Amino acid sequence: MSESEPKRSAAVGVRARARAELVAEITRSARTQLAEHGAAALSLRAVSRDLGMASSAIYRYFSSRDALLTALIIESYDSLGAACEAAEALVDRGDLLGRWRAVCHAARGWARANPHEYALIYGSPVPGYAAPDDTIDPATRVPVLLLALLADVAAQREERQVEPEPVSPLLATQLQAMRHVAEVDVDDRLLLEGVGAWTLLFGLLNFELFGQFANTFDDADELFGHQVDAAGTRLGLIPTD
Amino acid sequence: MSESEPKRSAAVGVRARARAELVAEITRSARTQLAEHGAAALSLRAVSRDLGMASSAIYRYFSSRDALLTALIIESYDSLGAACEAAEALVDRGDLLGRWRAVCHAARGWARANPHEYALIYGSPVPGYAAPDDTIDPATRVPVLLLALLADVAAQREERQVEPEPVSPLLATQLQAMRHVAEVDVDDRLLLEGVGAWTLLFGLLNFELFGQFANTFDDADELFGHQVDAAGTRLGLIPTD
DNA sequence: TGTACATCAGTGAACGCGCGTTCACTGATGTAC
DNA sequence: TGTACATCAGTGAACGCGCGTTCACTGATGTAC
Repeated sequence: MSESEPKRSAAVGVRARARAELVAEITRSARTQLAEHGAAALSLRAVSRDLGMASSAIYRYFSSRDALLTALIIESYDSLGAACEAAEALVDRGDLLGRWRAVCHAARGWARANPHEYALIYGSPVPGYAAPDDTIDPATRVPVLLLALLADVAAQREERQVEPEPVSPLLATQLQAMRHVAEVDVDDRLLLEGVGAWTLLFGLLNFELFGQFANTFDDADELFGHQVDAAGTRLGLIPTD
Repeated sequence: MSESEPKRSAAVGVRARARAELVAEITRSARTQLAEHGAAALSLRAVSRDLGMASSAIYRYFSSRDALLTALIIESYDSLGAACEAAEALVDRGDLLGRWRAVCHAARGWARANPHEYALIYGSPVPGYAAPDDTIDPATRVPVLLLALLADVAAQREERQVEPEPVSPLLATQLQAMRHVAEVDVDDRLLLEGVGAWTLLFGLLNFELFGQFANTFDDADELFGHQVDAAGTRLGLIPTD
């Protein structure tokens, strides 16, 4: 091995590692702040206090409050995405209804465990904050998961040779663009049904977490399960016994 | 007529009228602030500045910032409720699908015209704010409208004598409580379908207003119409020609 | 009808708070010869 | 291996801002006799 290479990487490594660790500590502290008081209350000064450093020191790691917020948004999308992916991966590939249920319940479990993170990514936009492009990819993890599931539904349907009814040209174009996100082959009708199921899922989470179900479905477990299964039936997902 | 009555009512009237007018002016100004910068940025000082009065003067009319926020929340629910009721009232009573569509499109129109008000009532909860009971009634206007529609669907179905499948005991109890809100006679299955439609409607609005449809359904008109009609079909709403 | 008193609206100064961000600085760590 | 310089992390004071809320006050409006 060369002499300069290990030396340089070790040397750089010390600083770089310390840097990475501090970035991680800052986001961890910020995540705690977020979880306890919500996105609006997140402040650089509170984070710096928590870490026992000067408030100005944070600027060595994040150029502004918005940059820190962006990091949190990305982390949240990734955390939700990972939870859904992990749950879905445990289910037999052929059990399409089981996979759909797994995604839905994983999403709900994550949202209930991390309500402020959920609000950060699916609630009202933070005033004065515009999400940069870095957030797009993490945000698509759940939709991509559902699209893959949809592709398997489509494959299953293909055997039955049902021709779907055509949709309007504009809608067809938009759906075409959507297909490209996950590179899947799903007909327009099924894709629309999928968008409906996806929207219903997060509509349910919004209502449950933001209080619309208060006084009626205070324990929303069964309601959630029922609506998820009903959406599954609409998608043509059949129970496997 | 008695002598004291008109005198007193006129006398009280001057102050009372001035008071009512100022309360109205404060909420109007606050609504503008809300519409432009969102709920988090709403401040008593900004409102007082806008009205050209001392910041402390606001306290003659609202005991705190939260009290003002509550007034805005109630106004928003009422505004949305009124918009939906007005649109629905224009449709022929027998045209159930038309009534469903009218409510959905009115809700969307209102939400798009008043995004911050929408976020205030259906978005992330305002941190540190707990909605008092006064907000419950206005919040039920849209659900009540939909429940009434559901009751008409149920009446129509009754002719066909279809017995709905039973649901779980807990869900049945919760649905029973829900029925009492609007005093309607709707079977469990239909009510669940109605909750699904209601959730889907606001899920769609959330996604559209809070940016989840960005880059895919930037013009969400057709998607919205399609999903609304699909939900209508599920509810058994048939087009009238 | 006139007077004494009570109620109310609105003022302006002040309190105490926390925020994001900048800046000149010190001392430690890394780099090049 | 040792030295001179460059880079970087972190400090602490400061700037300027806006906020909700309180308080003693002035002057106007209403009430009771």
